[in-house]
Amino acid sequence: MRSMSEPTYFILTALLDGPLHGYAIIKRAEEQSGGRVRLAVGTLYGALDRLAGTGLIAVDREETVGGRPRRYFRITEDGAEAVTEEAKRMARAARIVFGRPGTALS
Amino acid sequence: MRSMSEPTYFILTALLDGPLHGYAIIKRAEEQSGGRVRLAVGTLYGALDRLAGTGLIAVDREETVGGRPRRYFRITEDGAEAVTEEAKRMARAARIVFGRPGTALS
DNA sequence: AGCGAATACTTCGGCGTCCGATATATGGTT
DNA sequence: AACCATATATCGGACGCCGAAGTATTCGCT
Repeated sequence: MRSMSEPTYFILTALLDGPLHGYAIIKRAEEQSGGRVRLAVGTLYGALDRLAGTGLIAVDREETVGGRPRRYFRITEDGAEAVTEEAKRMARAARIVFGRPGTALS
Repeated sequence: MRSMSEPTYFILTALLDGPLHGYAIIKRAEEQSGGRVRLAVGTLYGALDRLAGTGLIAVDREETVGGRPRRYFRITEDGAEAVTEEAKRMARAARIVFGRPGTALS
């Protein structure tokens, strides 16, 4: 598995506490990142299709609110494993910088 | 600054211990990542130009070995700052999955 | 009642980055 | 002689991100 982009990672972490619909994922990702990550809608809905296609998330249920569809997604076991692996990968990568005396500069 | 891709991040960390030429960066990135990151040449030389263009790295010196040029790159202050910020970003992101700050991670 | 903002999803085109393939060249090993 | 490692350059395809435009409803404020 390749490393995950920031948008992809935050879509998955947003779903760790339970199913959400698309727009709610945007809000949750912004919350969880301290305002840093603002998913563009084009990114979100594209990524949702892709992640559902690869089985990392799945459609939980579909509601109709005010005549319009609202799709709730949940993270799958594969998705939870993938996001955990990604978190480990990032923690390891961060240690390359933090686990050293100084840089070549200075 | 947007989040950095894995190749970009490992190119910068490879240079933290001192200047290296292109091919040596590939080897160093593979070392530092425990064999995970294998930079494709197309990725490397493209990224090198890009990073030099944005000032995160700079050409340290150029040698001629066996009639062919060998360019050594060094990380700049901006680059060192960027890679440190990126490491922090990743550590923070990992904490969303692993919980509290200061958690020991394998 | 009127209006803007927030909610909510879809689709499109452009752009940046990654990456494998290809080319070129030398030196060491089998 | 064949092959692999070293070393750099470039190209085209693919993938993912993102802003924009479109559509539609509900909520709060004036």
